[in-house]
Amino acid sequence: MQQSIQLSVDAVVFGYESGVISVLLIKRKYDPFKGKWAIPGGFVLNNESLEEAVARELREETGIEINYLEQLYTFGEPKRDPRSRVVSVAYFGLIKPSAFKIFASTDAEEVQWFNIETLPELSFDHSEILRIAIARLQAKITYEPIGFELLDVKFPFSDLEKLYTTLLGRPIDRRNFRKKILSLNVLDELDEKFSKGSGRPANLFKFNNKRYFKLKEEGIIFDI
Amino acid sequence: MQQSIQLSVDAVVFGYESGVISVLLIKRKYDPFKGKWAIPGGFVLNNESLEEAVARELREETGIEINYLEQLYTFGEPKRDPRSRVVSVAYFGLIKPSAFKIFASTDAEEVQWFNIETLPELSFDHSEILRIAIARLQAKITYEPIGFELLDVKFPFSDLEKLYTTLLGRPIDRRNFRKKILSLNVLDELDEKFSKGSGRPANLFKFNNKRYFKLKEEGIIFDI
DNA sequence: TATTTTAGCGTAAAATACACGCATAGTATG
DNA sequence: CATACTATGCGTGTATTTTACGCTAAAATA
Repeated sequence: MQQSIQLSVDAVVFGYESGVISVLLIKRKYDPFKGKWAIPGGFVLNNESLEEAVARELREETGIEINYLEQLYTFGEPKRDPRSRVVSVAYFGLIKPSAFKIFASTDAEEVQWFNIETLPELSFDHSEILRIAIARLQAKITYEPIGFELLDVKFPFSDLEKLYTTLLGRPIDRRNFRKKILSLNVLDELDEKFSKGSGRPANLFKFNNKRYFKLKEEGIIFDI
Repeated sequence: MQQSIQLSVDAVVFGYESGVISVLLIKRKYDPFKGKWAIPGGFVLNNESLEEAVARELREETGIEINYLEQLYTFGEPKRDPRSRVVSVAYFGLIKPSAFKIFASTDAEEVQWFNIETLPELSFDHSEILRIAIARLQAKITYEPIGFELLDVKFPFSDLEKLYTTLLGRPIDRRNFRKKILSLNVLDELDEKFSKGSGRPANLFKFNNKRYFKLKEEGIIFDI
C-alpha cells in the first residue's frame, strides 16, 4: 500500500517587549480553518531541508527573516488535519518584534503578535503545539542564557531582569540576579548612561557575542 | 507541484549490562545498504500515529516490545536517503537487554546489541542519529533519574553506581553519590542481601515506582 | 587467623545560594 | 534650591549544598 502522508513545518516565534511575551500568529486565508488564527507554516518542498522550509514559510507569510530556529517537536497524530494525514515538524525561535516589520502574504490574510496570556482560539492542534513551545521556553531559561535574541543591542540591566521575571512569572532578587549574571561574563558594560524618566540612570550593557554563544553551547545550568 | 516525501521512524534503543552501554542494531536485508547495520525503523502507515509506527517497527524487526519511547529529533536532509526523499522521526528508548529475547524478522537479517564504544559502520545518516542519541542519553542523566528502565528489579547499590560512572564516563565519589540518590527517596531498601564473590554482601534496593515516576515528571535537576 | 574486598556511615571544609541593608545619582516638586 | 522620590548598584552576613575524605563493618579468600 502506498504511503500518502504530507509533511509540513510550523514556526513558533516568540517576541518580548516591555514586559510582554508574545507569539506571532497568522490568520488563515484558505480552508480548512479559513479566517482562524494559526502558527505560521506550510508544506515542505521536495528539495529543501526542513530548516529551509520553515525559514521560507515564515518569510513568505509574515515577512520575518530569522536565522536561528530550533527544532521543537514533530506532531503526527493521524487526525490532526481534517483534510488528510499531515505530519508537522514544529520549530521554535526568538526575536525582537521591533527589529522586523511584519506583513501578511501568501496563505496569510493577517499577521499579528499575540500576548501569550491572551491567545485566540487556534486552528488544528496549534494550541497544543504552542503549549509545548511555551513550556520549552520556560525550561530553556534555566539551562541557557537567554536575552541576546530578545533584547536590544544596548540595554539597561533592568531590561534583562524584567525579561527574566516575565519568563519565570515570579519576582527575583535584583541584587542576586545581577551578581549571578555578571559572574557569567557574557555582558560588556558600556560607558553610556540611559535614563527613562525619574530615577538613577542605568549603565548600558551589551552581550559579548563570543562568550555568549560559547556559554550557550556549553549549556550552562544556572538556577535563577 | 505534488509533494513526494516519505515519512519513516527510527528507534534508538539503549541497553545496559555490567558496565557496558549498548545499542540495538539490525543488519539490513534489502537495498539500499543491504547487509549493512542500521537503526531499526521503517515507514509510517497511513493510519497509525508515529508512536505506534515506531513501536511496531521495533517489534517486527527485533522482537522487542517497549512501552516508552521518547521523541529524539526529526532528520530531514534531502539527500539522507539515496532512493528518494525520506524524512525520519527518530525515537529513543531504554531497556534491560536481559528482559527480552531479540530475533530478526521482516526487513532485518540479523539483530544485535553493539557496545556504543565499538560501533560498526552504519547505513544512511544513522551515525549522526546515534551521535545525537548518545548525547541526549548523557545529558538526560543529569536532569532525570535514570535506572529504572536499565537495571534489574532488585539491584545492589553498586549497580546503580556503576551505571552512572559508565554513562558519565568518569569516576564518582561513591559516598556522596549514595547520599544524593538516597535523599531523592526513590529507592526502597529491601531486607535481602546479595553477594557476588568476595566482599561484604550488599543490601538490595528496588525503585519505588510511584515516587520514581513522580520525580521524573517533575524533572529534578541533580548534579552528580 | 590474617588479609583482601566491597559496603556503608560520618564529619569538616569549601562553595554556592539566599536574604537584605544602604549608599548613589539622577528626576520631580514646592 | 532644598527635599522628596525613584531606580540603580554595591556589599555583607547567614543558610544551604556540594565536595573531599577518613574510618568502620561484614563477608570471602588465603
